[in-house]
Amino acid sequence: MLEERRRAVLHAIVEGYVATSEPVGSRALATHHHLGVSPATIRNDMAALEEEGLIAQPHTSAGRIPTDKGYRYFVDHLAATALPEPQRRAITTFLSDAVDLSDTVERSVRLLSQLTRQVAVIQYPSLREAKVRRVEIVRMGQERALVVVVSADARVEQSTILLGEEPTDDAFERVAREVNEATQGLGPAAAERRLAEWAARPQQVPWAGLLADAVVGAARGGTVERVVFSGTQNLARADAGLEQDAIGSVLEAIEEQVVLLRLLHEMARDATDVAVRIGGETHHEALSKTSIVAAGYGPPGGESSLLGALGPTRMDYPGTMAAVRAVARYLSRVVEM
Amino acid sequence: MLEERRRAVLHAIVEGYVATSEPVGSRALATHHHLGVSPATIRNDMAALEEEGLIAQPHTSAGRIPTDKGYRYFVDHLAATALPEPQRRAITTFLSDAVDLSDTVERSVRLLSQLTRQVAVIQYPSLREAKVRRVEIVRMGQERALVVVVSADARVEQSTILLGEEPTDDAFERVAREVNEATQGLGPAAAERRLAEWAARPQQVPWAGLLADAVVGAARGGTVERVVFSGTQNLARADAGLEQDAIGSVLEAIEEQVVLLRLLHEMARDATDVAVRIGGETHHEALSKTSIVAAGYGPPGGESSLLGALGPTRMDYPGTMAAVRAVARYLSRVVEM
DNA sequence: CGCTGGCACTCCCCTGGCGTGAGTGCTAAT
DNA sequence: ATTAGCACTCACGCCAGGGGAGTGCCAGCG
Repeated sequence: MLEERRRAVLHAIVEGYVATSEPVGSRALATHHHLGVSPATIRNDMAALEEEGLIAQPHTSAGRIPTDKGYRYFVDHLAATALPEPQRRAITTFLSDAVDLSDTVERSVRLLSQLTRQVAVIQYPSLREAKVRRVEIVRMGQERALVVVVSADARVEQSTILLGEEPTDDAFERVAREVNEATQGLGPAAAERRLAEWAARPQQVPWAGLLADAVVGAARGGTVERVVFSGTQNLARADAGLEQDAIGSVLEAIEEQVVLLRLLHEMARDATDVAVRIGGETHHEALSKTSIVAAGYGPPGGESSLLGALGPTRMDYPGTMAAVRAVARYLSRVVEM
Repeated sequence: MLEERRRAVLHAIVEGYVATSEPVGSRALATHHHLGVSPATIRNDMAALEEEGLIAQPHTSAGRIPTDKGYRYFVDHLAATALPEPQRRAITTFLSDAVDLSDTVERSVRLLSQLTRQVAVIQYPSLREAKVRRVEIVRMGQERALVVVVSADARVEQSTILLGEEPTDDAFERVAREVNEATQGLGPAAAERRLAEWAARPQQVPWAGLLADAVVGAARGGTVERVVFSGTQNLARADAGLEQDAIGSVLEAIEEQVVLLRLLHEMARDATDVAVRIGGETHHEALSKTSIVAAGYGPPGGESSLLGALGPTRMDYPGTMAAVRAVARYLSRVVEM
């Protein structure tokens, strides 16, 4: 009973602070959130909550604001809210006429940033194994070649290899023909075996190994972890409440995709459904004033790509989580073609 | 003589303001920039410059700052400065070990943002006509097909077409074979003729036209105008002197790539060498507090891709222009392989 | 025992007044 | 044409004071 009300108080403080971005006081809570108790009672609860480190006051005579820990408690005790119907519909209508993968991702990231009014980030679907359909090898400059692998599931992977010699046109063409013959229709494992044999032939070109790696790598799903962003301007919105230098370091962290990607991976690993990192939980100085809501997406059971929203700790968690979840679900359905 | 000194005064005001971000007064100019005249004289010149709208004072008892028009005059009367040797060397060393086009562009944009300490933007090289090397057509879902065109100059273009029917596998394969036979080794113009004939054959599949367009379009150079950014965090640097909401609208304008691209194109069109737009000259509300320094790059004579730096009007124009020019030159040399 | 009303206290924030200093425009002298 | 001098303006920093929001605590009440 008592625990119950304290939780309600915390809940109300979070919601109030998120809505107004001002510390919320006991009177405001009592009148507005009809908890049925007087300000004095709430003050007692507040003292207890502060004791536990869930809320804090910026200065002695101000209301309370949630701490990172407070947000954490709030988020953990949140019943999953559904995305409002109109927004739900927006997702399908807006995304359904995407023409291809990159268009889908592009639209999704834009949509997600609009729904959440935060920075949205989506990692391109990490690619599954697929059979090799065709390998093109194109000469580039003196000692380089472009390897293009088209896979049976309609992906195109390209990579560049350094030849280390200047092969004759004939040799070049022979290699291209042989590689195609050796791999056509094979999955990565089989292709790897065949190419290993092929590369080991006597008087083989010295770059056969590199070429084999490139082809097998492409069949395995490529290595690039491309990430796209949208909505960075939301960081600078006045009601985001971020200092100017905080904005700068967040932008920097975002451009440094590696950091963010690792973080997203971590989050997706130890969470089902939607994962949330709040403020200091990101373990990055630059992101200590921001929270991240992330989810994996991909074919059911094999969610291996990531998407998320990033914004100030003072964000609308239920709403953001609902939006992230909804977009992740939609993408999961759509991406498996 | 008089004109001469006034110009020097303007020059000094611009440099002073850019360096300190504070309005610069007559005394500071007299002592620091050894113009050999007294503050009073400088005040007279300042009054004249203000009369002409080249400088302004933020309030009655403050020093002067350049107006957009003042910066414009400054830039127009600038001898092209060379990039300092160390930075010059940085370009070659840093960019020379890029492995392929996208790596080169990626490195370039990052480097440019570091050299200028501004937001750097590079448009992917706009692609030249090339011969068709190979066309792959891959089925995707029921009524879609992925068309991949590998061109002789080592590009890979992909696009998706809507079939509007469900062709049999046989028909599909026949089409793929025929298209390859019809276009192999041909440039866009020839390929277009051959494909037109081919598409007009009796009992041709209904999507032959679309397919032909896709192939010819790819040979023509593709349609995508991809743009990459780096250094957005520079907008939020304290010494950039941009208001928070200005940062927001600039970020928005950047994400809205269309606007920026059109602007860059305009700039490149009516300028040789490096082009500069200052503040209001961008004709965009969101960019009214920022300047853009841009240059075209590409094979000599056919500079058709763009790169540039974007920052607050109070920027180091000579330095930025030198960096943009240098990177553009480097890319022009490198990209034509 | 938990809740409530009352009350004193703290401290932010706004306002207004004041002195200071930087920088100017003007005028008269060189 | 340039310069020295001088009066003037005005942002800025500082300080004090009042108002107000919000708190913590205490005593009383159901």
